[in-house]
Amino acid sequence: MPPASASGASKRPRSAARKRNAADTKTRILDAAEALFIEQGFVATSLRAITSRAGVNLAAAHYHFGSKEGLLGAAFHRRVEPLNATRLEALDALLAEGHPPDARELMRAFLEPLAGVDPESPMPRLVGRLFGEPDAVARPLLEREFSEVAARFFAALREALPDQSPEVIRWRFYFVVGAMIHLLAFDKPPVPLEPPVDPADGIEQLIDFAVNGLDPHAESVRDV
Amino acid sequence: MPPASASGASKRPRSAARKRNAADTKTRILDAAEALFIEQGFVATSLRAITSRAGVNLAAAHYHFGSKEGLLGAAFHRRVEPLNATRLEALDALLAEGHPPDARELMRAFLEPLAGVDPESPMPRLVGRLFGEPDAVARPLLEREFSEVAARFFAALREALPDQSPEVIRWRFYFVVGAMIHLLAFDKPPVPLEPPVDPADGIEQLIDFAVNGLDPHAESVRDV
DNA sequence: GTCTATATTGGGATAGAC
DNA sequence: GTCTATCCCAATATAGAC
Repeated sequence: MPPASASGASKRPRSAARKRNAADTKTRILDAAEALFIEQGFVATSLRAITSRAGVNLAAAHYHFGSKEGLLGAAFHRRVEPLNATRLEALDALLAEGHPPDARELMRAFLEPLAGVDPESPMPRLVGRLFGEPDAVARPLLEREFSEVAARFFAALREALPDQSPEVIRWRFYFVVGAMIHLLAFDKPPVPLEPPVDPADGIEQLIDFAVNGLDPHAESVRDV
Repeated sequence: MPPASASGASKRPRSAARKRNAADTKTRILDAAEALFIEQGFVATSLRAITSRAGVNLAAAHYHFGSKEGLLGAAFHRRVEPLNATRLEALDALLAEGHPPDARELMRAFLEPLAGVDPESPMPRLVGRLFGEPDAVARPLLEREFSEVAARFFAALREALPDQSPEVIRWRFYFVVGAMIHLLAFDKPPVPLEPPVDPADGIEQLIDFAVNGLDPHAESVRDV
Protein backbone atom coordinates (compact mmCIF):
# COMPACT_ATOMS: atom_id res chain seq x y z
CA MET A 1 0.00 0.00 0.00
CA PRO A 2 1.65 3.21 -1.24
CA PRO A 3 1.75 6.70 0.25
CA ALA A 4 -1.74 7.35 1.62
CA SER A 5 -0.78 10.26 3.77
CA ALA A 6 2.06 12.16 2.19
CA SER A 7 0.47 15.57 2.08
CA GLY A 8 3.17 17.86 0.81
CA ALA A 9 5.61 15.71 -1.11
CA SER A 10 4.03 15.60 -4.52
CA LYS A 11 5.26 12.71 -6.55
CA ARG A 12 3.59 13.06 -9.90
CA PRO A 13 5.90 12.07 -12.69
CA ARG A 14 6.96 15.28 -14.27
CA SER A 15 9.04 13.17 -16.65
CA ALA A 16 6.41 11.83 -18.93
CA ALA A 17 4.06 14.78 -18.47
CA ARG A 18 1.23 12.55 -17.33
CA LYS A 19 -1.53 14.77 -18.50
CA ARG A 20 -4.76 15.43 -16.73
CA ASN A 21 -7.01 18.16 -17.97
CA ALA A 22 -5.82 20.83 -15.59
CA ALA A 23 -5.53 19.74 -12.00
CA ASP A 24 -4.03 16.42 -11.12
CA THR A 25 -6.10 13.63 -9.69
CA LYS A 26 -5.32 14.38 -6.09
CA THR A 27 -6.47 17.96 -6.36
CA ARG A 28 -9.57 17.01 -8.29
CA ILE A 29 -10.53 14.62 -5.51
CA LEU A 30 -9.92 17.24 -2.86
CA ASP A 31 -12.05 19.76 -4.70
CA ALA A 32 -14.93 17.38 -5.16
CA ALA A 33 -14.75 16.13 -1.59
CA GLU A 34 -14.74 19.65 -0.26
CA ALA A 35 -17.76 20.66 -2.26
CA LEU A 36 -19.75 17.62 -1.20
CA PHE A 37 -18.73 17.81 2.43
CA ILE A 38 -19.99 21.36 2.46
CA GLU A 39 -23.25 20.48 0.78
CA GLN A 40 -24.11 17.33 2.66
CA GLY A 41 -21.71 16.85 5.52
CA PHE A 42 -19.12 14.16 5.97
CA VAL A 43 -21.10 11.11 7.00
CA ALA A 44 -23.78 11.74 4.42
CA THR A 45 -21.26 11.92 1.58
CA SER A 46 -20.00 8.75 -0.05
CA LEU A 47 -16.63 8.21 -1.62
CA ARG A 48 -18.47 7.16 -4.74
CA ALA A 49 -20.18 10.49 -5.01
CA ILE A 50 -16.85 12.21 -4.57
CA THR A 51 -14.90 10.26 -7.16
CA SER A 52 -17.75 10.36 -9.60
CA ARG A 53 -17.96 14.12 -9.31
CA ALA A 54 -14.21 14.39 -9.65
CA GLY A 55 -14.27 12.25 -12.75
CA VAL A 56 -11.75 9.84 -11.30
CA ASN A 57 -11.82 6.27 -10.23
CA LEU A 58 -12.99 5.14 -6.85
CA ALA A 59 -9.74 3.37 -6.11
CA ALA A 60 -7.77 6.54 -6.73
CA ALA A 61 -9.23 8.07 -3.60
CA HIS A 62 -7.96 5.24 -1.50
CA TYR A 63 -4.61 5.28 -3.21
CA HIS A 64 -4.05 8.94 -2.45
CA PHE A 65 -5.70 9.35 0.93
CA GLY A 66 -5.92 5.90 2.43
CA SER A 67 -9.45 6.24 3.74
CA LYS A 68 -12.44 8.48 3.83
CA GLU A 69 -11.29 10.03 7.06
CA GLY A 70 -7.87 10.62 5.62
CA LEU A 71 -9.50 12.48 2.77
CA LEU A 72 -11.46 14.65 5.15
CA GLY A 73 -8.34 15.47 7.08
CA ALA A 74 -6.49 16.46 3.95
CA ALA A 75 -9.36 18.54 2.58
CA PHE A 76 -9.79 20.30 5.88
CA HIS A 77 -6.15 20.97 6.48
CA ARG A 78 -5.71 22.44 3.03
CA ARG A 79 -8.12 25.23 3.90
CA VAL A 80 -7.42 25.70 7.57
CA GLU A 81 -3.67 26.10 7.37
CA PRO A 82 -3.80 29.41 5.50
CA LEU A 83 -6.61 30.59 7.75
CA ASN A 84 -4.57 29.90 10.87
CA ALA A 85 -1.54 31.56 9.36
CA THR A 86 -3.49 34.71 8.58
CA ARG A 87 -5.02 34.83 12.02
CA LEU A 88 -1.74 34.40 13.82
CA GLU A 89 -0.04 36.91 11.58
CA ALA A 90 -2.66 39.49 12.46
CA LEU A 91 -2.43 38.61 16.12
CA ASP A 92 1.34 38.89 16.19
CA ALA A 93 1.14 42.25 14.49
CA LEU A 94 -1.19 43.50 17.21
CA LEU A 95 0.95 42.17 20.02
CA ALA A 96 4.07 43.67 18.48
CA GLU A 97 2.69 47.14 19.03
CA GLY A 98 3.73 46.92 22.64
CA HIS A 99 0.59 48.08 24.40
CA PRO A 100 -2.16 45.71 25.54
CA PRO A 101 -4.30 44.70 22.59
CA ASP A 102 -7.74 46.11 21.97
CA ALA A 103 -10.70 43.71 22.05
CA ARG A 104 -12.10 44.99 18.79
CA GLU A 105 -8.80 44.59 17.03
CA LEU A 106 -8.50 41.09 18.40
CA MET A 107 -11.93 40.12 17.16
CA ARG A 108 -11.09 41.61 13.81
CA ALA A 109 -7.90 39.58 13.62
CA PHE A 110 -9.84 36.48 14.54
CA LEU A 111 -12.89 36.91 12.34
CA GLU A 112 -11.90 38.99 9.38
CA PRO A 113 -9.74 36.33 7.72
CA LEU A 114 -12.95 34.37 7.26
CA ALA A 115 -14.34 36.97 4.95
CA GLY A 116 -11.32 36.46 2.71
CA VAL A 117 -10.81 38.10 -0.58
CA ASP A 118 -12.80 35.62 -2.58
CA PRO A 119 -16.46 35.58 -1.64
CA GLU A 120 -16.72 32.26 -3.46
CA SER A 121 -14.15 30.64 -1.21
CA PRO A 122 -15.42 27.37 0.23
CA MET A 123 -13.18 27.59 3.25
CA PRO A 124 -15.59 29.22 5.68
CA ARG A 125 -18.39 26.84 5.05
CA LEU A 126 -16.10 23.85 5.26
CA VAL A 127 -14.98 25.00 8.67
CA GLY A 128 -18.53 25.59 9.77
CA ARG A 129 -19.69 22.22 8.54
CA LEU A 130 -17.23 20.21 10.55
CA PHE A 131 -18.66 21.36 13.82
CA GLY A 132 -21.86 19.53 13.11
CA GLU A 133 -20.31 16.17 12.47
CA PRO A 134 -20.38 13.36 15.01
CA ASP A 135 -17.85 13.89 17.73
CA ALA A 136 -15.82 10.87 16.74
CA VAL A 137 -15.21 12.40 13.36
CA ALA A 138 -14.91 16.06 14.15
CA ARG A 139 -13.27 16.28 17.52
CA PRO A 140 -9.78 15.06 16.71
CA LEU A 141 -9.63 17.22 13.63
CA LEU A 142 -10.86 20.35 15.33
CA GLU A 143 -8.52 19.76 18.20
CA ARG A 144 -5.57 19.29 15.92
CA GLU A 145 -6.27 22.26 13.69
CA PHE A 146 -7.56 24.88 16.07
CA SER A 147 -6.43 24.41 19.63
CA GLU A 148 -3.25 26.40 19.32
CA VAL A 149 -4.85 29.40 17.66
CA ALA A 150 -7.71 29.38 20.14
CA ALA A 151 -5.38 29.33 23.09
CA ARG A 152 -3.35 32.23 21.78
CA PHE A 153 -6.38 34.42 21.15
CA PHE A 154 -7.82 33.55 24.53
CA ALA A 155 -4.62 34.65 26.19
CA ALA A 156 -4.65 37.91 24.27
CA LEU A 157 -8.27 38.53 25.22
CA ARG A 158 -7.37 38.20 28.85
CA GLU A 159 -4.84 40.98 28.42
CA ALA A 160 -7.30 43.10 26.54
CA LEU A 161 -10.04 42.73 29.14
CA PRO A 162 -8.30 42.85 32.49
CA ASP A 163 -11.53 43.77 34.29
CA GLN A 164 -13.35 40.62 33.23
CA SER A 165 -12.79 37.36 35.00
CA PRO A 166 -11.13 34.62 32.95
CA GLU A 167 -14.23 32.50 33.33
CA VAL A 168 -16.44 35.15 31.80
CA ILE A 169 -13.99 35.72 28.98
CA ARG A 170 -13.87 32.00 28.36
CA TRP A 171 -17.64 31.76 28.14
CA ARG A 172 -17.95 34.73 25.88
CA PHE A 173 -15.21 33.74 23.52
CA TYR A 174 -16.97 30.42 23.38
CA PHE A 175 -20.19 32.15 22.37
CA VAL A 176 -18.38 34.15 19.73
CA VAL A 177 -17.14 30.94 18.23
CA GLY A 178 -20.67 29.56 18.29
CA ALA A 179 -22.06 32.57 16.49
CA MET A 180 -19.22 32.33 13.99
CA ILE A 181 -19.91 28.66 13.29
CA HIS A 182 -23.58 29.35 12.85
CA LEU A 183 -22.77 32.09 10.39
CA LEU A 184 -20.40 29.89 8.44
CA ALA A 185 -22.34 26.68 8.43
CA PHE A 186 -25.17 27.68 6.20
CA ASP A 187 -25.54 29.22 2.84
CA LYS A 188 -28.96 30.22 3.80
CA PRO A 189 -29.55 30.06 7.52
CA PRO A 190 -32.12 27.35 8.12
CA VAL A 191 -33.87 28.87 11.00
CA PRO A 192 -35.09 30.69 12.95
CA LEU A 193 -34.70 33.67 10.71
CA GLU A 194 -34.71 34.44 7.10
CA PRO A 195 -31.24 35.07 5.84
CA PRO A 196 -29.98 38.50 6.62
CA VAL A 197 -29.71 40.16 3.28
CA ASP A 198 -26.03 40.66 2.54
CA PRO A 199 -23.91 37.69 3.58
CA ALA A 200 -20.69 39.59 2.99
CA ASP A 201 -21.82 41.87 5.78
CA GLY A 202 -22.05 39.03 8.25
CA ILE A 203 -18.49 39.13 9.49
CA GLU A 204 -18.61 42.85 10.16
CA GLN A 205 -21.86 42.45 12.01
CA LEU A 206 -20.41 39.60 14.00
CA ILE A 207 -17.37 41.65 14.99
CA ASP A 208 -19.66 44.32 16.40
CA PHE A 209 -21.76 41.81 18.21
CA ALA A 210 -18.71 40.05 19.60
CA VAL A 211 -17.14 43.20 20.92
CA ASN A 212 -20.36 44.37 22.50
CA GLY A 213 -20.88 41.01 24.09
CA LEU A 214 -17.33 40.72 25.36
CA ASP A 215 -16.86 44.27 26.53
CA PRO A 216 -20.21 45.93 27.07
CA HIS A 217 -18.85 49.22 28.30
CA ALA A 218 -16.59 50.04 25.40
CA GLU A 219 -17.92 52.71 23.11
CA SER A 220 -19.64 51.25 20.10
CA VAL A 221 -17.98 52.26 16.89
CA ARG A 222 -20.10 51.02 14.10
CA ASP A 223 -23.56 50.97 15.61
CA VAL A 224 -26.22 52.29 13.31
CA MET B 1 -49.25 -0.44 6.13
CA PRO B 2 -50.78 0.72 9.43
CA PRO B 3 -50.53 4.04 11.26
CA ALA B 4 -46.93 5.18 10.84
CA SER B 5 -47.61 8.76 11.76
CA ALA B 6 -50.34 8.91 14.32
CA SER B 7 -48.52 10.81 17.00
CA GLY B 8 -51.03 11.39 19.72
CA ALA B 9 -53.69 8.76 19.32
CA SER B 10 -52.25 5.84 21.25
CA LYS B 11 -53.85 2.60 20.31
CA ARG B 12 -52.29 0.03 22.57
CA PRO B 13 -54.81 -2.57 23.58
CA ARG B 14 -55.61 -1.76 27.16
CA SER B 15 -57.96 -4.69 27.03
CA ALA B 16 -55.53 -7.53 27.38
CA ALA B 17 -52.95 -5.56 29.35
CA ARG B 18 -50.25 -6.20 26.80
CA LYS B 19 -47.37 -5.92 29.16
CA ARG B 20 -44.03 -4.37 28.41
CA ASN B 21 -41.58 -3.86 31.21
CA ALA B 22 -42.43 -0.27 31.92
CA ALA B 23 -42.70 1.94 28.88
CA ASP B 24 -44.43 0.70 25.81
CA THR B 25 -42.54 -0.10 22.65
CA LYS B 26 -43.12 3.24 21.00
CA THR B 27 -41.69 5.15 23.92
CA ARG B 28 -38.75 2.81 24.24
CA ILE B 29 -37.88 3.39 20.60
CA LEU B 30 -38.17 7.14 21.02
CA ASP B 31 -35.90 7.10 24.05
CA ALA B 32 -33.25 5.03 22.36
CA ALA B 33 -33.39 7.05 19.16
CA GLU B 34 -33.07 10.28 21.07
CA ALA B 35 -30.04 9.10 22.99
CA LEU B 36 -28.27 7.87 19.89
CA PHE B 37 -29.13 10.90 17.79
CA ILE B 38 -27.58 13.02 20.49
CA GLU B 39 -24.46 10.90 20.74
CA GLN B 40 -23.81 10.34 17.08
CA GLY B 41 -26.12 12.46 15.01
CA PHE B 42 -28.89 11.34 12.72
CA VAL B 43 -27.09 10.07 9.64
CA ALA B 44 -24.48 8.24 11.67
CA THR B 45 -27.11 6.35 13.64
CA SER B 46 -28.68 3.21 12.23
CA LEU B 47 -32.16 1.96 12.89
CA ARG B 48 -30.61 -1.30 13.93
CA ALA B 49 -28.59 0.39 16.64
CA ILE B 50 -31.73 2.12 17.87
CA THR B 51 -33.94 -0.94 18.06
CA SER B 52 -31.20 -3.02 19.57
CA ARG B 53 -30.66 -0.46 22.29
CA ALA B 54 -34.38 -0.24 22.87
CA GLY B 55 -34.63 -4.00 23.14
CA VAL B 56 -37.27 -4.18 20.45
CA ASN B 57 -37.45 -5.56 16.99
CA LEU B 58 -36.26 -3.71 13.94
CA ALA B 59 -39.61 -3.98 12.23
CA ALA B 60 -41.33 -2.32 15.16
CA ALA B 61 -39.62 0.94 14.33
CA HIS B 62 -41.02 0.88 10.85
CA TYR B 63 -44.42 -0.13 12.11
CA HIS B 64 -44.65 2.80 14.49
CA PHE B 65 -42.85 5.53 12.62
CA GLY B 66 -42.83 4.53 9.00
CA SER B 67 -39.24 5.49 8.31
CA LYS B 68 -36.07 6.70 9.90
CA GLU B 69 -36.98 10.28 9.11
CA GLY B 70 -40.40 9.79 10.61
CA LEU B 71 -38.74 8.60 13.77
CA LEU B 72 -36.51 11.64 13.92
CA GLY B 73 -39.48 13.90 13.45
CA ALA B 74 -41.37 12.23 16.26
CA ALA B 75 -38.40 12.23 18.62
CA PHE B 76 -37.71 15.86 17.94
CA HIS B 77 -41.28 17.01 18.21
CA ARG B 78 -41.74 15.27 21.53
CA ARG B 79 -39.10 17.53 23.07
CA VAL B 80 -39.63 20.73 21.15
CA GLU B 81 -43.33 21.09 21.72
CA PRO B 82 -43.03 21.71 25.48
CA LEU B 83 -40.06 23.98 24.88
CA ASN B 84 -42.02 26.11 22.46
CA ALA B 85 -44.97 26.22 24.79
CA THR B 86 -42.83 27.44 27.66
CA ARG B 87 -41.17 30.06 25.54
CA LEU B 88 -44.40 31.44 24.18
CA GLU B 89 -46.00 31.40 27.59
CA ALA B 90 -43.17 33.51 28.97
CA LEU B 91 -43.32 35.81 25.97
CA ASP B 92 -47.05 36.32 26.27
CA ALA B 93 -46.67 37.09 29.95
CA LEU B 94 -44.15 39.80 29.13
CA LEU B 95 -46.26 41.31 26.39
CA ALA B 96 -49.33 41.30 28.62
CA GLU B 97 -47.66 43.79 30.92
CA GLY B 98 -48.59 46.53 28.51
CA HIS B 99 -45.30 48.40 28.19
CA PRO B 100 -42.67 47.61 25.54
CA PRO B 101 -40.75 44.51 26.55
CA ASP B 102 -37.22 44.66 27.91
CA ALA B 103 -34.45 42.99 25.91
CA ARG B 104 -33.09 41.16 28.92
CA GLU B 105 -36.47 39.79 29.83
CA LEU B 106 -36.99 38.68 26.27
CA MET B 107 -33.69 36.84 26.20
CA ARG B 108 -34.54 35.26 29.46
CA ALA B 109 -37.88 34.08 28.14
CA PHE B 110 -36.14 32.70 25.07
CA LEU B 111 -33.17 31.03 26.71
CA GLU B 112 -34.12 30.12 30.22
CA PRO B 113 -36.50 27.32 29.28
CA LEU B 114 -33.47 25.49 27.96
CA ALA B 115 -31.99 25.23 31.41
CA GLY B 116 -35.07 23.36 32.47
CA VAL B 117 -35.59 21.78 35.81
CA ASP B 118 -33.88 18.53 35.03
CA PRO B 119 -30.17 18.92 34.32
CA GLU B 120 -30.24 15.45 32.82
CA SER B 121 -32.82 16.39 30.25
CA PRO B 122 -31.75 15.39 26.77
CA MET B 123 -33.85 18.06 25.12
CA PRO B 124 -31.26 20.81 24.80
CA ARG B 125 -28.67 18.62 23.22
CA LEU B 126 -31.17 17.10 20.84
CA VAL B 127 -32.07 20.56 19.67
CA GLY B 128 -28.44 21.51 19.30
CA ARG B 129 -27.61 18.38 17.40
CA LEU B 130 -30.15 18.85 14.69
CA PHE B 131 -28.56 22.05 13.50
CA GLY B 132 -25.51 20.14 12.41
CA GLU B 133 -27.31 17.65 10.25
CA PRO B 134 -27.31 17.86 6.48
CA ASP B 135 -29.70 20.48 5.28
CA ALA B 136 -31.96 18.01 3.55
CA VAL B 137 -32.63 16.30 6.85
CA ALA B 138 -32.66 19.20 9.24
CA ARG B 139 -34.13 22.11 7.38
CA PRO B 140 -37.75 21.00 7.06
CA LEU B 141 -37.83 19.95 10.68
CA LEU B 142 -36.32 23.14 11.99
CA GLU B 143 -38.59 25.18 9.84
CA ARG B 144 -41.64 23.34 11.00
CA GLU B 145 -40.80 23.40 14.67
CA PHE B 146 -39.22 26.79 15.18
CA SER B 147 -40.25 29.34 12.61
CA GLU B 148 -43.30 30.58 14.46
CA VAL B 149 -41.53 31.06 17.78
CA ALA B 150 -38.59 32.75 16.11
CA ALA B 151 -40.82 35.18 14.29
CA ARG B 152 -42.66 36.13 17.44
CA PHE B 153 -39.49 36.79 19.42
CA PHE B 154 -38.01 38.75 16.58
CA ALA B 155 -41.06 40.97 16.48
CA ALA B 156 -40.85 41.52 20.23
CA LEU B 157 -37.15 42.37 19.98
CA ARG B 158 -37.96 45.05 17.46
CA GLU B 159 -40.28 46.64 19.97
CA ALA B 160 -37.72 46.34 22.72
CA LEU B 161 -34.93 47.91 20.69
CA PRO B 162 -36.53 50.71 18.72
CA ASP B 163 -33.19 52.44 18.18
CA GLN B 164 -31.65 49.49 16.36
CA SER B 165 -32.40 48.86 12.73
CA PRO B 166 -34.34 45.68 11.98
CA GLU B 167 -31.38 44.39 9.99
CA VAL B 168 -29.04 44.70 12.94
CA ILE B 169 -31.53 43.06 15.24
CA ARG B 170 -31.97 40.28 12.76
CA TRP B 171 -28.23 39.65 12.59
CA ARG B 172 -27.76 39.74 16.31
CA PHE B 173 -30.66 37.51 17.12
CA TYR B 174 -29.17 35.17 14.58
CA PHE B 175 -25.86 35.25 16.43
CA VAL B 176 -27.59 34.59 19.74
CA VAL B 177 -29.14 31.50 18.23
CA GLY B 178 -25.73 30.41 16.99
CA ALA B 179 -24.18 30.80 20.41
CA MET B 180 -27.10 28.93 21.91
CA ILE B 181 -26.74 26.04 19.50
CA HIS B 182 -23.04 25.85 20.17
CA LEU B 183 -23.73 25.72 23.87
CA LEU B 184 -26.35 23.03 23.48
CA ALA B 185 -24.69 20.84 20.93
CA PHE B 186 -21.85 19.51 22.98
CA ASP B 187 -21.42 17.78 26.22
CA LYS B 188 -17.89 18.88 26.24
CA PRO B 189 -17.20 21.64 23.74
CA PRO B 190 -14.92 20.25 21.07
CA VAL B 191 -12.88 23.31 20.48
CA PRO B 192 -11.43 25.83 20.61
CA LEU B 193 -11.69 26.03 24.35
CA GLU B 194 -11.84 23.76 27.24
CA PRO B 195 -15.31 23.55 28.65
CA PRO B 196 -16.18 26.34 30.97
CA VAL B 197 -16.51 24.76 34.32
CA ASP B 198 -20.14 24.78 35.32
CA PRO B 199 -22.43 23.90 32.43
CA ALA B 200 -25.51 24.87 34.38
CA ASP B 201 -24.13 28.38 34.39
CA GLY B 202 -24.00 28.50 30.61
CA ILE B 203 -27.50 29.80 30.02
CA GLU B 204 -27.08 32.65 32.48
CA GLN B 205 -23.79 33.59 30.88
CA LEU B 206 -25.39 33.44 27.48
CA ILE B 207 -28.21 35.73 28.54
CA ASP B 208 -25.69 38.31 29.64
CA PHE B 209 -23.72 37.97 26.48
CA ALA B 210 -26.83 38.17 24.36
CA VAL B 211 -28.11 41.30 26.00
CA ASN B 212 -24.76 43.02 25.79
CA GLY B 213 -24.43 42.08 22.18
CA LEU B 214 -27.95 43.14 21.28
CA ASP B 215 -28.09 46.32 23.26
CA PRO B 216 -24.61 47.55 24.07
CA HIS B 217 -25.67 50.67 25.88
CA ALA B 218 -27.97 49.13 28.43
CA GLU B 219 -26.54 48.96 31.91
CA SER B 220 -25.02 45.57 32.65
CA VAL B 221 -26.73 43.87 35.52
CA ARG B 222 -24.84 40.73 36.24
CA ASP B 223 -21.35 41.60 35.12
CA VAL B 224 -18.68 40.45 37.52
C1' DG C 1 -0.54 5.87 -10.77
C1' DT C 2 -4.77 4.34 -12.75
C1' DC C 3 -8.06 1.09 -13.86
C1' DT C 4 -11.67 -3.21 -13.42
C1' DA C 5 -13.60 -6.30 -10.64
C1' DT C 6 -14.86 -7.93 -6.41
C1' DA C 7 -14.86 -8.95 -1.38
C1' DT C 8 -17.36 -7.74 2.58
C1' DT C 9 -20.27 -5.36 5.51
C1' DG C 10 -24.15 -2.93 6.88
C1' DG C 11 -27.86 -0.05 5.74
C1' DG C 12 -33.36 0.80 5.21
C1' DA C 13 -37.31 -1.35 4.15
C1' DT C 14 -40.97 -5.15 3.60
C1' DA C 15 -43.60 -9.69 3.50
C1' DG C 16 -45.95 -12.70 5.98
C1' DA C 17 -46.41 -15.88 10.00
C1' DC C 18 -48.06 -15.52 14.63
C1' DG D 1 -48.61 -5.22 17.51
C1' DT D 2 -44.63 -8.10 17.33
C1' DC D 3 -41.64 -11.32 15.39
C1' DT D 4 -38.38 -13.90 11.69
C1' DA D 5 -36.55 -13.89 7.48
C1' DT D 6 -35.29 -11.69 3.54
C1' DC D 7 -34.86 -8.35 -0.42
C1' DC D 8 -32.21 -4.95 -2.35
C1' DC D 9 -29.03 -1.63 -2.43
C1' DA D 10 -25.04 1.22 -1.26
C1' DA D 11 -21.11 1.64 1.35
C1' DT D 12 -15.78 1.17 2.26
C1' DA D 13 -12.06 -1.15 1.04
C1' DT D 14 -8.78 -4.17 -1.53
C1' DA D 15 -6.56 -7.30 -5.07
C1' DG D 16 -4.39 -7.47 -9.07
C1' DA D 17 -4.03 -6.40 -14.13
C1' DC D 18 -2.19 -2.73 -16.93
